[in-house]
Amino acid sequence: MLSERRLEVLRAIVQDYVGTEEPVGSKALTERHRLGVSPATVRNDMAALEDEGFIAQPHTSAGRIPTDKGYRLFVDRLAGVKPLSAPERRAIQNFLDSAVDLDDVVGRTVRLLAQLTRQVAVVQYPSLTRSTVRHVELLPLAVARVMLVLITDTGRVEQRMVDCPAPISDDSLADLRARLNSRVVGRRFADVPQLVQDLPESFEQEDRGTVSTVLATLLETLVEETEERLMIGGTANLTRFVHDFPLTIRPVLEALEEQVVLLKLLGEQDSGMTVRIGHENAHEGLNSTSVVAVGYGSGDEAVAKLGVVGPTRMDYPGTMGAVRAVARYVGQILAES
Amino acid sequence: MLSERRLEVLRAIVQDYVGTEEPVGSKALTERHRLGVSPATVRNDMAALEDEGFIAQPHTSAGRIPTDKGYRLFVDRLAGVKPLSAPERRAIQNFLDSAVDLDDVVGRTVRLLAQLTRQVAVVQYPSLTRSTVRHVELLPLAVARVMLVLITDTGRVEQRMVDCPAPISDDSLADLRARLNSRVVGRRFADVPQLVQDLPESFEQEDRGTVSTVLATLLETLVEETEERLMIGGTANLTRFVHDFPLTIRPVLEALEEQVVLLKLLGEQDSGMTVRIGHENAHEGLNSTSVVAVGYGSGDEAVAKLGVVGPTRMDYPGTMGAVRAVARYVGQILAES
DNA sequence: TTCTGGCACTCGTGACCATTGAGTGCCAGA
DNA sequence: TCTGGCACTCAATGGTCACGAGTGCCAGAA
Repeated sequence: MLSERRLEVLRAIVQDYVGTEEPVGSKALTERHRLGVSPATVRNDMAALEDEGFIAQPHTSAGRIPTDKGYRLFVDRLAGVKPLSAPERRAIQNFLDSAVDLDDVVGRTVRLLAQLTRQVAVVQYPSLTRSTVRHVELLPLAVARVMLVLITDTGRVEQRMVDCPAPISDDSLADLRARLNSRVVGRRFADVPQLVQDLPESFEQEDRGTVSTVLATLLETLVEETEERLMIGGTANLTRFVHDFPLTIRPVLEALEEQVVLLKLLGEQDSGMTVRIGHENAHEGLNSTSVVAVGYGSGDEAVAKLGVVGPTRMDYPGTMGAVRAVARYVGQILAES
Repeated sequence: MLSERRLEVLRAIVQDYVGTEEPVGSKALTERHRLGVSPATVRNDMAALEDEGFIAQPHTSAGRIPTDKGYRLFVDRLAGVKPLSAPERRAIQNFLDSAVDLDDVVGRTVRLLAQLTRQVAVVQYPSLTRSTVRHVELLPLAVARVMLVLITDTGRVEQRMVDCPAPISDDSLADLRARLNSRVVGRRFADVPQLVQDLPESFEQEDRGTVSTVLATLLETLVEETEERLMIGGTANLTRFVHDFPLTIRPVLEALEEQVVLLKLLGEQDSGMTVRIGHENAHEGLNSTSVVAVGYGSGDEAVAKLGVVGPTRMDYPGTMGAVRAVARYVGQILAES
């Protein structure tokens, strides 16, 4: 088992390494921290920590750096979440409060997170799975062409073209719209299919095909749009580490461009704050990065995730604090609108 | 004046440098190209080209590399636009044809351009300035709250909340919607203001305030949404040059994150194909990059721009060919839908 | 049992230096 | 006007060497 002091040594190593970006040796450690023991003792502790796999040497006769396992221990047992300062909190609130629509909220959140953590920020759009329908609109565009517009309670709007199998009168369409809305408005996406199931039957024979087509498109839209979109920002921050590993920046950028990868990355985690360190990330390109993510939402339920991607050598307490605070404020904003 | 052969030498230098990424010397030039003269002659020509400012040496006793001015001459007088191969063209068409909506078209275009040119791709969303209104929808959300939905002929949908000064009946709202649509559908954005100017007067006194508010919001949306959005992709390609100038990648990434900068970048150029080389770009961060952009649109008129950002040392003929081809196909897709 | 000081050892880093070779400018002659 | 020759420059390469931060180990003190 690791003694209290050895944990203290690990904490000191992580802190120093995060600060200086250089392997840290026993002597430097005793100078910068009040461990109350000599370098030689620290060396023994370091050897033990290395045996356990918490730290490693890049090469003989260099200082130690934390391993993924070391960071994991640090995050789990040694580090707290550093709360933001009052001015920072005020700044966040002000900045987010001036957002005008959903796109703007997400855009501002991304910029905010990137700036606050000086890392790459990823914000998922509020998910539609738990959303409800606010309104469905049907617009006749041409003789057998209808535009379907779906508006959700999170303020999102989705539209689809529908090519009808037969022409439909404006009256019938208005009728369909009215009945459709009376059934689905305020309902959750998941409930919509059975709610509209018997709708075609109540229409004239000639219109049934069209009604079915429209409904099919609606259901399709509900399903498709459940796969969430996201926004990323702050990629320029990656260049801060380019001198460390100019080689690893490429796969990271590539991974960040693959929305699928990012969605999986965020989706894997439960809605509480989670930290994935280095190789804990399934995607190979992100093996030298850590991901700090947390769910956010307008009510009790988390509707989406947001987080940051940075080097494993990051300021975990600060990053976690920023991520948590931003998630909280975004939730508030969404609840208000 | 520059003799024919000297231009030939410049062309050879540009081509070799783009290929090898290394300064090119007189001997290597005569070996790789059939110039029909000796290295010594080429050296004289190079000295002349250097005097004119078309090429430069990174340091004494190294080969020459083209300057911005040299690339400019190359693009203007020496290089054609390299057409894509038939398979490439087919691939483009197939890929773009499977797009399902506007977002998808733009997204696919970005990926396509990035992959084709192996550079950073920027695609502006079709502009609304020349767009026409396809439909305006008004949805009662609460007693004095209306959602305004604007649908354009380019397939874009914009929505806005309107807080009304006074409650309005559903009937009046339907009436407004009908009259509004009968006036503006099919009209250009720019024409809308005068078309709706006298609408409030035709309503009951109690509803006029609300009608005015709704109209004001509509006009606002038309104006606001004229400022275009854009999508970028292929930033991972920047890392291909990281060994050349690890220092310059940062400002480029930063510039790419500033939508305003990019919009200005594309906007500055006329709708034909334009190439901005190095310092010709107004934005400082892009001084070591070149931008190849072209307008695209569904009809005769260009409705937006697309292009790529890459190092000044890029394959101009190939890039220009790819950009032009993609713009053409995107235009077709937009015209169809 | 645990900590400490001392000591020999490792090895990356940076300075210094010589060598190499690609590339240049210039000039005399074809 | 072009060509071959020649001397010169200088970045890059690679080897040697001293330095020093850092380590592991061990004997002795607490």
